[in-house]
Amino acid sequence: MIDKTYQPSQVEGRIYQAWEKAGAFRAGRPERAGAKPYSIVIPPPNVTGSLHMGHALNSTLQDILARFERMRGRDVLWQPGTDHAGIATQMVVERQLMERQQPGRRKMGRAEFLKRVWAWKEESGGTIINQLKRLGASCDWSRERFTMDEGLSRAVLKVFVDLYREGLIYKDKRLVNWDPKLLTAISDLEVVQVETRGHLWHLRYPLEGKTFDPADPSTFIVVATTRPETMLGDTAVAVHPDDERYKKLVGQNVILPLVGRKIPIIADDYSDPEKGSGAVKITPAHDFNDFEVGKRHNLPQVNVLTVEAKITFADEAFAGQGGADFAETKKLEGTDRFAARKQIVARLEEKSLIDKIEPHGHVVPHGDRSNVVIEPFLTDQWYVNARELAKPAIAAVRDGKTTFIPKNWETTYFNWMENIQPWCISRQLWWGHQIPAWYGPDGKVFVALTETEAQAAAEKHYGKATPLTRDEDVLDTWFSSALWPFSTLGWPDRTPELSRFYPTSALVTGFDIIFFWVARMMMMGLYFMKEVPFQDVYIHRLVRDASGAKMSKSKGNVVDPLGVIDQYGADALRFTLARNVAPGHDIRLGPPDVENNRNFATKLWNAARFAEMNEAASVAGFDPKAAKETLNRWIAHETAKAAREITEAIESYKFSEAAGAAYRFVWNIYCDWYLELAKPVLLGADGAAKTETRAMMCWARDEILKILHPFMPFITEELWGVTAKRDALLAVSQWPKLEGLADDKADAEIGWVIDLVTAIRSVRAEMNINANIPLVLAGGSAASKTAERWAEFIKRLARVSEISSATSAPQGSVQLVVRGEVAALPLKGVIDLAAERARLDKEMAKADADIKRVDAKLSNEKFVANAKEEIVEEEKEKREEAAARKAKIAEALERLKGV
RNA sequence: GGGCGCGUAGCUCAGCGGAAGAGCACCUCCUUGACAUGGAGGGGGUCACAGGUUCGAUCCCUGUCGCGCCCACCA
Repeated sequence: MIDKTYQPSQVEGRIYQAWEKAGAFRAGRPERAGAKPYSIVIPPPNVTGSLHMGHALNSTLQDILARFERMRGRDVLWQPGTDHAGIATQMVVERQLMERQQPGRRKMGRAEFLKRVWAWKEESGGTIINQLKRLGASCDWSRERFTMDEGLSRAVLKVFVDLYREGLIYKDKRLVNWDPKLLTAISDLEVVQVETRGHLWHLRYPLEGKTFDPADPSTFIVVATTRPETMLGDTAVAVHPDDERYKKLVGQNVILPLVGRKIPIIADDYSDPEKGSGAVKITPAHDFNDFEVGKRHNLPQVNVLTVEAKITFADEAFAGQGGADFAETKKLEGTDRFAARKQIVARLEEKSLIDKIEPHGHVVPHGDRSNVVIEPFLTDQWYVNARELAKPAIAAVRDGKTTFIPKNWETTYFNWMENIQPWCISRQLWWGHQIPAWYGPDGKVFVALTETEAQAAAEKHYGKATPLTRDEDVLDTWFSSALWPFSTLGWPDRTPELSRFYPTSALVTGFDIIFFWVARMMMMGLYFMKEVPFQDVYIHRLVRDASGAKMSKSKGNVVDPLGVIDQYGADALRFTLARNVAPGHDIRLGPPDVENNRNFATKLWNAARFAEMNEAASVAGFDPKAAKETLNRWIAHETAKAAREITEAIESYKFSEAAGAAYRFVWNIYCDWYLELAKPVLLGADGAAKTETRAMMCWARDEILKILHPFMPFITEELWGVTAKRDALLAVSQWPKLEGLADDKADAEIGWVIDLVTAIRSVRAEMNINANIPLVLAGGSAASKTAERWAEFIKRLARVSEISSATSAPQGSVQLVVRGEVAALPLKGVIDLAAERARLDKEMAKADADIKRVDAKLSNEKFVANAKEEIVEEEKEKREEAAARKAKIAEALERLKGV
């Protein structure tokens, strides 16, 4: 017995357990040994995170693909796992320590802190996995991996060591994006540019050998800056070589105010005469462009900031610096950069060294995690030669070995890859993969898989056993994620899984991590596996709230997928996401959408109940091709059509088309027409027809459960189980392969019935007729024969009292033209003749318009000459149809006159 | 500055060379024995604007106006 209502919360858990118990999601099931493999790796969520709508969308789409291909018989691996998320996780644990007023990480030390992080990972690591299960994700959980588990860590070390040995990883001292709050370097991608309204300070730098006079511009040069505090580290002033204003100053020196250092005026193309004053201060240690200028001109790099972005004078450039001015300046030691900015500006102002201050809008780099202003900072870091690794990654996409869907993301990919910069991979954090590099007493570096190997190398190098210290830094989280498609399959070991499931079939991910993740997987996959990591990359966008706003904790508009699942069921959420996903667009998610799809689930449930109440049950071995009843042949035809449509849509990643087609088929074809038309049969006396209809009803229902299963796995599995004794779970049953069911005759006949019923209903509603009314088929004997066959159906669905035929429509009746036949409703006295005439006039006008439009085309010689033959043929048919229709309407109007 | 995309029914969006579509909302009717989380019917759009290509343009091209997003840029 099917329950009266479907209650997702009471079903979903049980169903998921059944899948797991049956091992339905396991890759490499023996019976599929000969099957083609299909694999997807999940974008690993943060291990200590929880499921948000983005995950829900991402996972739903992957699950649709995984379940679809599984049902199509492929050996499916949906590889799950989680990411250690270096900075994010470390920040969470540090915040916890603070909240609990426990000692900070530095105080407790690395080992103890890491113990805490692992404890937190153990505690919360299962959350998101369970949440993915609640969504219905059919991952092979037996293969779950974690980026810091033993195997993956081994892969990370090997990749680092191999790339180092090939010269593709190297250590370099250059400017990095330094986060003064998190006290670590970060990569370019982790920097966000924030529009800021600031100021442009124009500073006067006195020329050497002249007495500074604020009233005499020949005694100084003006430089403009947005960061006055960096002036302490200036080592030159640059002007454009062609700038006539400054040409004669090149080669002279200025005396750096507040410091007293003598610095040269140099000529460099970098200086833009249009910007600021045309002369620019050069601070190689604190600006990326200046760093390059400094290298070209061999300028010293004077650092004036500590790692915490406080002023420091530790740089040797300040060592010999004397003078009262500098003595005063030295008091800034330890002052925060922004406080120092104010003080420096005030002092310059006192000395008339500020030329002017302009308001200035510009973008300022911020750390994406810390949200503080990033400082370009001169440090030793590890880099990956991304330019080199990008080459094959670019070629692979160009050659179509990997395809993006939608295709235009490839442009974005190329743009970035072709301008890729060295990837800074070292982080001054503790949570992550510690870099396998050891240093000798003289700073000599030994990179090796293990400390023992490093020791051995050191001994060889120094000629004796030498103590080494390990590099303290860890690797960027994305370094390990970049290996995900092969590290999860057991690499560097040559596992059977690796050869079977790599390259993976599809990757489904958000556009926001194309650079962070997709590009880097391409680089690493191609380098280490010599093959692309995935064939297709399906890129989706954001899930927004109902009003189109980005969901964010601070705005408080975050819709929790678990809450939606609790309220409406996982299927409703999944179906909503699938129906609304459109390539190139964000999704708006509002409660009405989810409700609508919950209603759809209810509809499906009740359709199944209907069959059960009519004693219909699946018939083993039932062959839809053998059906005799037109109605049944029709629904078989429609089912095959829908299945084909849905199959093709999923194959081409058109999720919303697939879901939409399923929705329309189930609701508007199967429920609205087939079940309604079946009612008279089920209540009738024809035993054979009844038997066949019952069987067909359940056959079609079973096909429906299959085609809906990738989208709505829970309710379909539940109905599958509850409607019949089955050999296997729906999740591992066979996807419909329906051939030989097309039936144009049945299609035409049922189409006529549907049109007739619809036309009658329309008239009834328009004319407000509640009572059952008679129907007269006029003219065509074919029509009356068809009507005779379908009399009961028409009577029931259109609420017709009796059906008769006549040579022409009775006087004063409403006359409908249905596919060229006239159907009359003798309603003399009931209807308003004027209204009926008006209705017919309107129809007539439409027919005339149709004819006119087609005639315009057909009488156009160029159209007939240029248009495709079948188009011209179509137009001619339209012409005929419209003309015939017009004639019938004209007759109808004529008959009306006689009343 | 470079790139990508979007402007179609009140709202959210499909369609993207041959007669304008869906869901929601709205209006009317219906407690008919699967379902009121339902059924039936209906109103509503010069497909942003201006040119062009074409026998034919919502769909292709160019421009304009709006609106997003990504990358680069701390003078």
